[in-house]
Amino acid sequence: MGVQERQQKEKMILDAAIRLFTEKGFAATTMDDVAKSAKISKGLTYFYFKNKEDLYLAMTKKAFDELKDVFREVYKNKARTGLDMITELANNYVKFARGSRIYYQAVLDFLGTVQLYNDEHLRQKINPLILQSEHFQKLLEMHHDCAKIGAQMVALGTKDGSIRAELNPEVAFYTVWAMLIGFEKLMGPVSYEPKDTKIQLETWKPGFTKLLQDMLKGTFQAVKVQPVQTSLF
Amino acid sequence: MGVQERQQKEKMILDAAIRLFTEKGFAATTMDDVAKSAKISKGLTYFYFKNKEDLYLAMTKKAFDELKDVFREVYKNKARTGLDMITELANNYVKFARGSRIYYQAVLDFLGTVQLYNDEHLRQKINPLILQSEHFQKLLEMHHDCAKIGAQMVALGTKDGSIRAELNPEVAFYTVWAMLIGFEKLMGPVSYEPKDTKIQLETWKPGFTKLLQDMLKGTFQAVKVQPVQTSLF
DNA sequence: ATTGTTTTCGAACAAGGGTCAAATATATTA
DNA sequence: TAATATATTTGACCCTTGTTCGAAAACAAT
Repeated sequence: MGVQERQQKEKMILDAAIRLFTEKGFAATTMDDVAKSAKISKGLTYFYFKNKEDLYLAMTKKAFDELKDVFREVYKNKARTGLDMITELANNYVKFARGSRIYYQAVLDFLGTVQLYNDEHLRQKINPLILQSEHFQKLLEMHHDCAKIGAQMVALGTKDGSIRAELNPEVAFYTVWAMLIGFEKLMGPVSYEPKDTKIQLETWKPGFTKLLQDMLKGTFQAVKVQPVQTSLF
Repeated sequence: MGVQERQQKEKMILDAAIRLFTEKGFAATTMDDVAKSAKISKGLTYFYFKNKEDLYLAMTKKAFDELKDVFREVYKNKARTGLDMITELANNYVKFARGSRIYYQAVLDFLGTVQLYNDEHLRQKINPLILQSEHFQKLLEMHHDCAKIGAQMVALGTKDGSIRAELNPEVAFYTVWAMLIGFEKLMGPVSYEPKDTKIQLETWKPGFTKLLQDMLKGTFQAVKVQPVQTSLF
Protein backbone atom coordinates (compact mmCIF):
# COMPACT_ATOMS: atom_id res chain seq x y z
CA MET A 1 0.00 0.00 0.00
CA GLY A 2 1.69 3.13 -1.22
CA VAL A 3 1.68 6.51 0.39
CA GLN A 4 -0.98 7.46 -2.14
CA GLU A 5 -3.44 4.83 -0.98
CA ARG A 6 -2.71 5.39 2.65
CA GLN A 7 -3.60 9.05 2.37
CA GLN A 8 -6.67 8.08 0.40
CA LYS A 9 -7.80 5.88 3.24
CA GLU A 10 -7.04 8.49 5.84
CA LYS A 11 -9.14 10.90 3.88
CA MET A 12 -12.02 8.44 3.70
CA ILE A 13 -12.06 8.14 7.46
CA LEU A 14 -11.63 11.84 8.09
CA ASP A 15 -14.41 12.67 5.66
CA ALA A 16 -16.73 10.25 7.37
CA ALA A 17 -15.84 11.77 10.71
CA ILE A 18 -16.42 15.31 9.51
CA ARG A 19 -19.74 14.33 8.04
CA LEU A 20 -20.83 12.86 11.35
CA PHE A 21 -19.46 15.72 13.42
CA THR A 22 -21.46 18.04 11.24
CA GLU A 23 -24.64 16.05 11.61
CA LYS A 24 -24.55 15.05 15.25
CA GLY A 25 -21.79 17.08 16.79
CA PHE A 26 -18.43 15.92 18.10
CA ALA A 27 -19.58 14.56 21.43
CA ALA A 28 -22.52 12.62 20.02
CA THR A 29 -20.39 10.97 17.36
CA THR A 30 -18.91 7.66 18.47
CA MET A 31 -15.82 6.06 17.05
CA ASP A 32 -18.07 3.16 16.11
CA ASP A 33 -20.13 5.54 14.05
CA VAL A 34 -17.05 6.79 12.28
CA ALA A 35 -15.79 3.29 11.60
CA LYS A 36 -19.14 2.10 10.35
CA SER A 37 -19.56 5.16 8.18
CA ALA A 38 -16.12 4.59 6.69
CA LYS A 39 -16.89 0.89 6.30
CA ILE A 40 -14.00 -0.32 8.39
CA SER A 41 -13.57 -1.75 11.86
CA LYS A 42 -13.25 0.48 14.88
CA GLY A 43 -9.76 -0.79 15.56
CA LEU A 44 -8.60 0.38 12.19
CA THR A 45 -9.57 3.96 12.79
CA TYR A 46 -7.09 3.84 15.63
CA PHE A 47 -4.49 2.65 13.21
CA TYR A 48 -4.89 5.76 11.10
CA PHE A 49 -5.67 8.22 13.85
CA LYS A 50 -4.23 8.25 17.31
CA ASN A 51 -7.57 8.91 18.96
CA LYS A 52 -10.77 10.85 18.69
CA GLU A 53 -9.11 14.15 19.41
CA ASP A 54 -6.54 13.48 16.74
CA LEU A 55 -9.42 13.15 14.32
CA TYR A 56 -10.74 16.48 15.51
CA LEU A 57 -7.37 18.13 15.09
CA ALA A 58 -7.14 16.77 11.56
CA MET A 59 -10.47 18.42 10.91
CA THR A 60 -9.22 21.62 12.50
CA LYS A 61 -6.41 21.69 9.98
CA LYS A 62 -8.91 21.49 7.15
CA ALA A 63 -10.90 24.22 8.83
CA PHE A 64 -7.93 26.55 8.87
CA ASP A 65 -7.24 25.69 5.26
CA GLU A 66 -10.67 26.92 4.34
CA LEU A 67 -10.39 29.95 6.55
CA LYS A 68 -7.11 30.87 4.92
CA ASP A 69 -8.84 30.55 1.57
CA VAL A 70 -11.45 33.04 2.68
CA PHE A 71 -8.70 35.51 3.47
CA ARG A 72 -6.76 34.84 0.29
CA GLU A 73 -9.81 35.04 -1.90
CA VAL A 74 -10.61 38.52 -0.68
CA TYR A 75 -7.02 39.64 -0.88
CA LYS A 76 -6.70 38.44 -4.43
CA ASN A 77 -8.86 41.17 -5.94
CA LYS A 78 -6.67 44.19 -5.44
CA ALA A 79 -8.60 46.68 -7.57
CA ARG A 80 -10.18 48.50 -4.64
CA THR A 81 -9.47 50.12 -1.34
CA GLY A 82 -8.20 48.37 1.75
CA LEU A 83 -11.35 49.30 3.60
CA ASP A 84 -13.44 47.62 0.94
CA MET A 85 -11.34 44.52 1.35
CA ILE A 86 -11.84 44.49 5.09
CA THR A 87 -15.55 44.98 4.64
CA GLU A 88 -15.78 42.10 2.24
CA LEU A 89 -13.62 39.99 4.50
CA ALA A 90 -15.98 40.71 7.38
CA ASN A 91 -18.91 39.54 5.30
CA ASN A 92 -17.17 36.44 4.09
CA TYR A 93 -15.87 35.63 7.52
CA VAL A 94 -19.38 35.60 8.91
CA LYS A 95 -20.56 33.61 5.93
CA PHE A 96 -17.84 31.08 6.61
CA ALA A 97 -18.79 30.84 10.27
CA ARG A 98 -22.40 30.18 9.33
CA GLY A 99 -21.79 27.95 6.37
CA SER A 100 -19.23 25.66 7.97
CA ARG A 101 -20.23 25.56 11.59
CA ILE A 102 -18.05 22.66 12.67
CA TYR A 103 -15.08 24.09 10.87
CA TYR A 104 -15.59 27.43 12.52
CA GLN A 105 -16.19 25.74 15.83
CA ALA A 106 -12.91 23.91 15.39
CA VAL A 107 -11.09 27.17 14.74
CA LEU A 108 -12.55 28.73 17.86
CA ASP A 109 -11.79 25.66 19.92
CA PHE A 110 -8.22 25.92 18.83
CA LEU A 111 -8.03 29.54 19.91
CA GLY A 112 -9.50 28.48 23.22
CA THR A 113 -6.89 25.80 23.64
CA VAL A 114 -4.06 28.20 22.97
CA GLN A 115 -5.52 30.58 25.46
CA LEU A 116 -5.70 27.79 27.99
CA TYR A 117 -2.04 27.12 27.76
CA ASN A 118 -1.26 30.70 28.57
CA ASP A 119 -2.57 30.09 32.03
CA GLU A 120 0.26 29.13 34.33
CA HIS A 121 -2.09 27.19 36.52
CA LEU A 122 -3.70 25.09 33.84
CA ARG A 123 -0.68 24.49 31.66
CA GLN A 124 0.64 21.89 34.06
CA LYS A 125 -2.48 19.85 34.52
CA ILE A 126 -4.55 18.94 31.55
CA ASN A 127 -2.13 18.03 28.79
CA PRO A 128 1.25 19.70 28.81
CA LEU A 129 2.46 18.20 25.57
CA ILE A 130 -0.05 19.52 23.08
CA LEU A 131 1.70 22.84 22.79
CA GLN A 132 4.79 21.17 21.42
CA SER A 133 2.92 18.85 19.12
CA GLU A 134 3.25 19.21 15.37
CA HIS A 135 -0.47 19.71 15.03
CA PHE A 136 -0.40 22.61 17.37
CA GLN A 137 2.53 24.40 15.82
CA LYS A 138 1.08 23.95 12.37
CA LEU A 139 -2.28 25.38 13.39
CA LEU A 140 -0.68 28.31 15.13
CA GLU A 141 1.18 29.03 11.94
CA MET A 142 -1.96 28.93 9.86
CA HIS A 143 -3.68 31.27 12.23
CA HIS A 144 -0.73 33.56 11.95
CA ASP A 145 -0.93 33.45 8.16
CA CYS A 146 -4.51 34.63 8.26
CA ALA A 147 -3.59 37.48 10.53
CA LYS A 148 -0.81 38.48 8.18
CA ILE A 149 -3.10 38.67 5.19
CA GLY A 150 -5.61 40.68 7.18
CA ALA A 151 -2.95 43.08 8.37
CA GLN A 152 -1.84 43.46 4.76
CA MET A 153 -5.32 44.60 3.83
CA VAL A 154 -5.27 47.22 6.53
CA ALA A 155 -1.81 48.28 5.43
CA LEU A 156 -3.11 48.78 1.90
CA GLY A 157 -5.94 50.81 3.32
CA THR A 158 -3.61 53.11 5.19
CA LYS A 159 -1.76 53.69 1.95
CA ASP A 160 -4.75 54.31 -0.30
CA GLY A 161 -6.29 56.60 2.30
CA SER A 162 -9.37 54.52 3.03
CA ILE A 163 -8.04 53.74 6.50
CA ARG A 164 -6.48 56.12 9.00
CA ALA A 165 -2.79 56.34 8.28
CA GLU A 166 -1.78 56.37 11.92
CA LEU A 167 -3.15 52.89 12.59
CA ASN A 168 -0.83 49.99 13.15
CA PRO A 169 -2.01 47.37 10.63
CA GLU A 170 -1.47 44.40 12.90
CA VAL A 171 -3.16 45.98 15.88
CA ALA A 172 -6.02 47.26 13.78
CA PHE A 173 -6.57 43.99 12.06
CA TYR A 174 -6.48 41.92 15.21
CA THR A 175 -9.06 44.28 16.60
CA VAL A 176 -11.25 43.81 13.55
CA TRP A 177 -10.88 40.08 13.91
CA ALA A 178 -11.86 40.33 17.54
CA MET A 179 -14.98 42.18 16.53
CA LEU A 180 -15.91 39.48 14.07
CA ILE A 181 -15.42 36.69 16.57
CA GLY A 182 -17.56 38.47 19.10
CA PHE A 183 -20.16 39.39 16.55
CA GLU A 184 -20.64 35.79 15.61
CA LYS A 185 -20.81 34.74 19.26
CA LEU A 186 -23.39 37.34 20.17
CA MET A 187 -25.46 36.65 17.11
CA GLY A 188 -27.32 33.88 18.88
CA PRO A 189 -28.46 35.79 21.94
CA VAL A 190 -29.37 38.80 19.85
CA SER A 191 -31.75 36.65 17.86
CA TYR A 192 -33.42 35.68 21.08
CA GLU A 193 -33.67 39.17 22.42
CA PRO A 194 -37.23 39.91 23.53
CA LYS A 195 -39.26 41.77 20.97
CA ASP A 196 -39.48 44.94 23.04
CA THR A 197 -35.71 45.36 22.94
CA LYS A 198 -34.23 47.90 20.65
CA ILE A 199 -31.58 45.59 19.29
CA GLN A 200 -32.54 43.10 16.67
CA LEU A 201 -30.56 41.23 14.11
CA GLU A 202 -31.71 43.58 11.39
CA THR A 203 -30.48 46.65 13.24
CA TRP A 204 -27.32 45.17 14.62
CA LYS A 205 -25.68 43.89 11.51
CA PRO A 206 -25.61 47.19 9.62
CA GLY A 207 -24.87 49.11 12.80
CA PHE A 208 -21.97 46.83 13.55
CA THR A 209 -20.57 47.19 10.05
CA LYS A 210 -20.84 50.94 10.25
CA LEU A 211 -19.00 51.04 13.56
CA LEU A 212 -16.31 48.77 12.23
CA GLN A 213 -15.73 51.10 9.31
CA ASP A 214 -15.90 54.21 11.45
CA MET A 215 -13.24 52.74 13.67
CA LEU A 216 -10.91 52.19 10.77
CA LYS A 217 -11.40 55.36 8.84
CA GLY A 218 -12.21 57.56 11.82
CA THR A 219 -14.91 60.17 11.83
CA PHE A 220 -12.31 62.44 10.42
CA GLN A 221 -14.01 62.32 7.07
CA ALA A 222 -17.30 63.27 8.66
CA VAL A 223 -15.73 66.32 10.21
CA LYS A 224 -14.73 67.59 6.82
CA VAL A 225 -18.31 67.19 5.67
CA GLN A 226 -20.08 68.59 8.70
CA PRO A 227 -19.09 72.23 8.29
CA VAL A 228 -20.57 72.17 4.84
CA GLN A 229 -23.85 70.96 6.23
CA THR A 230 -23.91 73.55 9.00
CA SER A 231 -23.26 76.36 6.61
CA LEU A 232 -26.42 75.47 4.82
CA PHE A 233 -28.52 77.08 7.55
CA MET B 1 -35.23 18.53 56.05
CA GLY B 2 -36.43 22.06 55.39
CA VAL B 3 -35.96 24.06 52.26
CA GLN B 4 -33.11 25.77 54.04
CA GLU B 5 -31.11 22.61 54.57
CA ARG B 6 -31.85 21.28 51.14
CA GLN B 7 -30.43 24.39 49.51
CA GLN B 8 -27.47 24.15 51.84
CA LYS B 9 -26.76 20.66 50.62
CA GLU B 10 -27.22 21.62 47.01
CA LYS B 11 -24.73 24.38 47.52
CA MET B 12 -22.22 21.99 49.07
CA ILE B 13 -22.36 19.78 46.03
CA LEU B 14 -22.27 22.62 43.55
CA ASP B 15 -19.32 24.21 45.32
CA ALA B 16 -17.44 20.94 45.22
CA ALA B 17 -18.20 20.61 41.54
CA ILE B 18 -17.08 24.13 40.75
CA ARG B 19 -13.88 23.61 42.67
CA LEU B 20 -13.14 20.51 40.65
CA PHE B 21 -14.17 22.03 37.33
CA THR B 22 -11.77 24.84 38.08
CA GLU B 23 -8.93 22.52 38.93
CA LYS B 24 -9.29 19.81 36.34
CA GLY B 25 -11.79 21.09 33.85
CA PHE B 26 -15.31 19.91 33.20
CA ALA B 27 -14.49 16.87 31.10
CA ALA B 28 -11.82 15.56 33.44
CA THR B 29 -14.06 15.84 36.46
CA THR B 30 -16.07 12.70 37.17
CA MET B 31 -19.28 12.50 39.09
CA ASP B 32 -17.42 10.25 41.49
CA ASP B 33 -14.98 13.07 42.11
CA VAL B 34 -17.80 15.44 42.83
CA ALA B 35 -19.52 13.01 45.17
CA LYS B 36 -16.34 12.19 47.00
CA SER B 37 -15.40 15.83 47.30
CA ALA B 38 -18.86 16.62 48.69
CA LYS B 39 -18.62 13.59 50.99
CA ILE B 40 -21.75 11.91 49.70
CA SER B 41 -22.49 8.95 47.52
CA LYS B 42 -22.54 9.29 43.77
CA GLY B 43 -26.18 8.38 43.63
CA LEU B 44 -27.09 11.26 45.87
CA THR B 45 -25.65 13.83 43.54
CA TYR B 46 -28.23 12.63 41.04
CA PHE B 47 -30.88 13.27 43.61
CA TYR B 48 -29.94 16.90 43.84
CA PHE B 49 -28.91 17.45 40.25
CA LYS B 50 -30.45 15.87 37.21
CA ASN B 51 -27.13 15.08 35.60
CA LYS B 52 -23.66 16.41 34.98
CA GLU B 53 -24.84 19.06 32.58
CA ASP B 54 -27.37 20.25 35.10
CA LEU B 55 -24.49 20.80 37.45
CA TYR B 56 -22.75 22.80 34.77
CA LEU B 57 -25.82 24.90 34.12
CA ALA B 58 -26.12 25.62 37.82
CA MET B 59 -22.56 26.88 37.67
CA THR B 60 -23.39 28.92 34.59
CA LYS B 61 -26.06 30.70 36.58
CA LYS B 62 -23.52 31.64 39.22
CA ALA B 63 -21.21 32.76 36.45
CA PHE B 64 -23.81 35.14 35.07
CA ASP B 65 -24.48 36.39 38.57
CA GLU B 66 -20.87 37.41 38.86
CA LEU B 67 -20.79 38.86 35.39
CA LYS B 68 -23.82 40.94 36.16
CA ASP B 69 -22.04 42.16 39.27
CA VAL B 70 -19.14 43.30 37.13
CA PHE B 71 -21.54 45.38 35.05
CA ARG B 72 -23.42 46.72 38.03
CA GLU B 73 -20.30 47.60 39.94
CA VAL B 74 -19.05 49.78 37.12
CA TYR B 75 -22.44 51.36 36.56
CA LYS B 76 -22.79 52.21 40.22
CA ASN B 77 -20.20 54.98 40.18
CA LYS B 78 -21.94 57.59 38.08
CA ALA B 79 -19.60 60.51 38.71
CA ARG B 80 -17.90 60.28 35.33
CA THR B 81 -18.47 60.05 31.62
CA GLY B 82 -20.12 57.15 29.85
CA LEU B 83 -16.94 56.54 27.93
CA ASP B 84 -15.00 56.19 31.15
CA MET B 85 -17.54 53.66 32.31
CA ILE B 86 -17.21 51.63 29.15
CA THR B 87 -13.46 51.78 29.44
CA GLU B 88 -13.54 50.53 33.00
CA LEU B 89 -16.06 47.91 32.07
CA ALA B 90 -13.75 46.69 29.34
CA ASN B 91 -10.93 46.35 31.83
CA ASN B 92 -13.05 44.61 34.41
CA TYR B 93 -14.59 42.33 31.83
CA VAL B 94 -11.18 41.10 30.81
CA LYS B 95 -10.18 40.80 34.44
CA PHE B 96 -13.26 38.70 35.05
CA ALA B 97 -12.51 36.48 32.10
CA ARG B 98 -8.99 35.88 33.40
CA GLY B 99 -9.80 35.64 37.03
CA SER B 100 -12.71 33.24 36.76
CA ARG B 101 -11.89 31.15 33.77
CA ILE B 102 -14.51 28.45 34.28
CA TYR B 103 -17.17 31.02 34.94
CA TYR B 104 -16.26 32.90 31.82
CA GLN B 105 -16.03 29.66 29.89
CA ALA B 106 -19.53 28.82 31.08
CA VAL B 107 -20.82 32.17 29.86
CA LEU B 108 -19.28 31.66 26.45
CA ASP B 109 -20.55 28.11 26.27
CA PHE B 110 -24.00 29.40 26.90
CA LEU B 111 -23.71 31.92 24.09
CA GLY B 112 -22.54 29.11 21.89
CA THR B 113 -25.52 26.99 22.82
CA VAL B 114 -27.95 29.77 22.01
CA GLN B 115 -26.26 30.26 18.71
CA LEU B 116 -26.58 26.58 18.01
CA TYR B 117 -30.30 26.66 18.39
CA ASN B 118 -30.58 29.35 15.80
CA ASP B 119 -29.51 26.85 13.23
CA GLU B 120 -32.54 25.25 11.64
CA HIS B 121 -30.58 22.14 10.89
CA LEU B 122 -29.19 21.55 14.34
CA ARG B 123 -32.17 22.59 16.39
CA GLN B 124 -33.94 19.33 15.62
CA LYS B 125 -31.16 16.95 16.43
CA ILE B 126 -29.16 17.42 19.54
CA ASN B 127 -31.59 18.43 22.25
CA PRO B 128 -34.68 20.34 21.21
CA LEU B 129 -35.97 20.94 24.71
CA ILE B 130 -33.17 22.95 26.26
CA LEU B 131 -34.40 26.18 24.71
CA GLN B 132 -37.65 25.94 26.60
CA SER B 133 -36.04 24.89 29.86
CA GLU B 134 -36.18 27.18 32.87
CA HIS B 135 -32.41 27.24 33.04
CA PHE B 136 -32.15 28.49 29.54
CA GLN B 137 -34.72 31.21 29.82
CA LYS B 138 -33.22 32.43 33.06
CA LEU B 139 -29.74 32.61 31.58
CA LEU B 140 -30.97 34.40 28.51
CA GLU B 141 -32.59 36.94 30.76
CA MET B 142 -29.41 37.48 32.74
CA HIS B 143 -27.46 37.98 29.57
CA HIS B 144 -30.04 40.47 28.50
CA ASP B 145 -29.72 42.32 31.80
CA CYS B 146 -26.00 42.74 31.26
CA ALA B 147 -26.60 44.10 27.79
CA LYS B 148 -29.11 46.55 29.17
CA ILE B 149 -26.69 47.94 31.72
CA GLY B 150 -24.00 48.23 29.09
CA ALA B 151 -26.34 50.03 26.73
CA GLN B 152 -27.22 52.38 29.57
CA MET B 153 -23.59 53.31 29.91
CA VAL B 154 -23.36 54.14 26.24
CA ALA B 155 -26.59 56.10 26.49
CA LEU B 156 -25.10 58.14 29.31
CA GLY B 157 -22.06 58.72 27.17
CA THR B 158 -24.09 60.04 24.28
CA LYS B 159 -25.71 62.48 26.67
CA ASP B 160 -22.58 63.72 28.41
CA GLY B 161 -20.84 64.12 25.07
CA SER B 162 -18.13 61.53 25.64
CA ILE B 163 -19.69 59.26 23.03
CA ARG B 164 -20.98 60.20 19.59
CA ALA B 165 -24.59 61.27 19.95
CA GLU B 166 -25.72 59.59 16.77
CA LEU B 167 -24.88 56.11 18.06
CA ASN B 168 -27.63 53.70 18.97
CA PRO B 169 -26.73 52.61 22.53
CA GLU B 170 -27.79 49.00 22.10
CA VAL B 171 -26.00 48.57 18.81
CA ALA B 172 -22.91 50.32 20.05
CA PHE B 173 -22.77 48.37 23.25
CA TYR B 174 -23.27 45.00 21.62
CA THR B 175 -20.44 45.93 19.31
CA VAL B 176 -18.23 46.79 22.26
CA TRP B 177 -19.14 43.51 23.86
CA ALA B 178 -18.29 41.69 20.67
CA MET B 179 -14.88 43.34 20.71
CA LEU B 180 -14.26 42.19 24.25
CA ILE B 181 -15.25 38.63 23.53
CA GLY B 182 -12.98 38.51 20.53
CA PHE B 183 -10.16 40.25 22.34
CA GLU B 184 -10.17 37.63 25.03
CA LYS B 185 -10.29 34.82 22.46
CA LEU B 186 -7.42 36.18 20.43
CA MET B 187 -5.34 36.89 23.49
CA GLY B 188 -3.96 33.38 23.48
CA PRO B 189 -2.69 33.23 19.92
CA VAL B 190 -1.27 36.74 20.17
CA SER B 191 0.86 35.62 23.08
CA TYR B 192 2.25 32.89 20.90
CA GLU B 193 2.94 35.10 17.95
CA PRO B 194 6.49 34.63 16.71
CA LYS B 195 8.90 37.22 18.02
CA ASP B 196 9.45 38.80 14.61
CA THR B 197 5.79 39.75 14.35
CA LYS B 198 4.79 43.31 14.96
CA ILE B 199 1.91 42.42 17.21
CA GLN B 200 2.61 41.55 20.79
CA LEU B 201 0.47 41.57 23.85
CA GLU B 202 2.07 44.78 25.02
CA THR B 203 1.22 46.60 21.81
CA TRP B 204 -2.18 45.09 21.27
CA LYS B 205 -3.86 45.84 24.53
CA PRO B 206 -3.38 49.62 24.43
CA GLY B 207 -3.95 49.70 20.70
CA PHE B 208 -7.18 47.81 21.12
CA THR B 209 -8.38 50.11 23.88
CA LYS B 210 -7.58 53.13 21.79
CA LEU B 211 -9.52 51.79 18.82
CA LEU B 212 -12.46 50.94 21.03
CA GLN B 213 -12.58 54.49 22.30
CA ASP B 214 -12.05 55.98 18.87
CA MET B 215 -14.97 53.99 17.62
CA LEU B 216 -17.25 55.34 20.30
CA LYS B 217 -16.23 58.94 20.39
CA GLY B 218 -15.13 59.28 16.81
CA THR B 219 -12.28 61.60 16.07
CA PHE B 220 -14.84 64.36 16.28
CA GLN B 221 -14.23 65.05 19.96
CA ALA B 222 -10.53 65.13 19.43
CA VAL B 223 -11.05 68.00 17.06
CA LYS B 224 -12.99 69.96 19.63
CA VAL B 225 -10.39 69.34 22.30
CA GLN B 226 -7.32 69.92 20.25
CA PRO B 227 -7.78 73.69 19.79
CA VAL B 228 -7.89 74.15 23.56
CA GLN B 229 -4.70 72.24 24.06
CA THR B 230 -3.01 74.05 21.23
CA SER B 231 -3.87 77.40 22.65
CA LEU B 232 -1.85 76.59 25.75
CA PHE B 233 1.37 77.07 23.87
C1' DA C 1 -46.19 1.41 67.11
C1' DT C 2 -47.35 1.76 62.35
C1' DT C 3 -47.46 3.68 58.17
C1' DG C 4 -46.00 6.85 54.68
C1' DT C 5 -42.45 9.95 52.89
C1' DT C 6 -37.93 11.67 52.11
C1' DT C 7 -33.14 11.01 51.91
C1' DT C 8 -29.17 8.11 51.18
C1' DC C 9 -26.48 4.49 49.56
C1' DG C 10 -24.09 1.14 46.79
C1' DA C 11 -24.50 -2.17 43.36
C1' DA C 12 -25.24 -2.69 38.65
C1' DC C 13 -26.06 -1.18 33.78
C1' DA C 14 -24.86 0.67 29.36
C1' DA C 15 -22.20 3.40 26.31
C1' DG C 16 -18.22 4.49 24.47
C1' DG C 17 -13.06 5.33 24.03
C1' DG C 18 -9.11 2.82 23.60
C1' DT C 19 -6.00 -1.69 23.41
C1' DC C 20 -4.31 -5.96 21.65
C1' DA C 21 -3.36 -10.55 20.03
C1' DA C 22 -4.45 -12.90 16.31
C1' DA C 23 -5.73 -13.19 11.39
C1' DT C 24 -5.38 -11.62 6.82
C1' DA C 25 -3.35 -9.40 3.01
C1' DT C 26 0.69 -7.62 0.77
C1' DA C 27 5.49 -7.22 -0.26
C1' DT C 28 10.17 -9.25 -0.29
C1' DT C 29 13.47 -12.56 -0.75
C1' DA C 30 15.59 -16.98 -1.77
C1' DT D 1 7.04 -20.48 -6.55
C1' DA D 2 7.50 -21.10 -1.72
C1' DA D 3 8.84 -19.06 2.35
C1' DT D 4 9.37 -15.35 5.09
C1' DA D 5 8.92 -10.67 6.64
C1' DT D 6 6.01 -6.68 6.86
C1' DA D 7 1.86 -4.06 6.75
C1' DT D 8 -2.99 -3.89 7.35
C1' DT D 9 -7.32 -5.28 9.44
C1' DT D 10 -10.32 -7.29 12.57
C1' DG D 11 -13.26 -8.27 16.56
C1' DA D 12 -13.21 -9.33 21.08
C1' DC D 13 -12.08 -7.29 25.31
C1' DC D 14 -10.92 -3.87 29.02
C1' DC D 15 -11.82 0.20 31.58
C1' DT D 16 -13.69 4.41 32.75
C1' DT D 17 -17.69 6.97 33.63
C1' DG D 18 -22.41 8.80 33.39
C1' DT D 19 -26.72 7.24 34.86
C1' DT D 20 -30.37 4.20 36.94
C1' DC D 21 -32.57 1.64 40.46
C1' DG D 22 -34.09 -1.05 44.32
C1' DA D 23 -33.64 -1.18 48.83
C1' DA D 24 -32.04 0.57 53.31
C1' DA D 25 -31.99 4.25 56.60
C1' DA D 26 -33.77 8.37 58.54
C1' DC D 27 -37.51 11.04 59.42
C1' DA D 28 -42.41 12.58 59.78
C1' DA D 29 -47.27 11.84 60.42
C1' DT D 30 -51.04 9.25 62.15
